[in-house]
Amino acid sequence: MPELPEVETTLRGIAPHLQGQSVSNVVVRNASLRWPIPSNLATLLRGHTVRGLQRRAKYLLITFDHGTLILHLGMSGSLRILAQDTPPEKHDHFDLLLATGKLMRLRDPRRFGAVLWHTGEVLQHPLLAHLGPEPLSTDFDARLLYQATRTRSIAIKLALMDSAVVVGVGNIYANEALFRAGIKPQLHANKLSKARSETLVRTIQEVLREAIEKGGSSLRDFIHSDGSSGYFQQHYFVYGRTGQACKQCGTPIQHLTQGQRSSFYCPHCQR
DNA sequence: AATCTTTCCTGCCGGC
DNA sequence: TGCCGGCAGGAAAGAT
Repeated sequence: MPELPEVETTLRGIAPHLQGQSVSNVVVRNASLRWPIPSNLATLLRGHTVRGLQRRAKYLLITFDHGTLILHLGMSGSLRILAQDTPPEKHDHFDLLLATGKLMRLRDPRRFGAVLWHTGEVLQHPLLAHLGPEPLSTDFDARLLYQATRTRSIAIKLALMDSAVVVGVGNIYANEALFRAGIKPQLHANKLSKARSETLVRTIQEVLREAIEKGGSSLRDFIHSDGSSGYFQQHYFVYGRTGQACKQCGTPIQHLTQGQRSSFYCPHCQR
């Protein structure tokens, strides 16, 4: 799925096309995403102007005078800006048509994404209200990570992927950040020292910043907002490298399953 | 045909 | 007993 860097890249890709523009229509071809797309969106949005766009966790927020459109790309979603005469393909479920003659199209083969409408303060929406801090904000620091893990006996990797602790750290970047911090993914979260909290916050921010700089990685489903292929392999230290030599010490990278997800680590470099 | 992918939700558990 | 936080497991759809 698109991780935070891909969502951030998508935001930067669509924002110039939507900011300040008027919606001429909405087309819903298949409303059954994770939750149903509201059936009255066309009526709600026609003639209204996009006032702003932002990202919170992996949610994209498109704000109008009278409410906010909340989008999530799920595991396989992508947004593209296209001409309005572009024929839709099989998994193109949602179009936001603009007075400029362009449209923003949501493609989501696995339909775990979401298109929702919220009136009032968008950050109070139930999906957003209880999220932890943004990983790249100053709110996310060693003190917070240390505090948040004190009562948690789960593995540190699972804690990093818990959106109540910090948002936007998905499977790839959790694995990579733990490698760079020299911390094994199985470490009980409440055993994380203050010193290691410092290191881990730094490596999380490092891997996310690098990925955003590279234009968002890398998952095979990701497509840039202009429609170009987004799949180019990033340089991973551990993710997907089971059995291959650790790039730091040569020890074979190990695989394990945590919370029904794949973890990868170097048993020599990570303790 | 089992596996992989993310996140929310349900239900269980132990502690108080 | 009831509430709470913490946690495991399940579910959604499609590609491979």
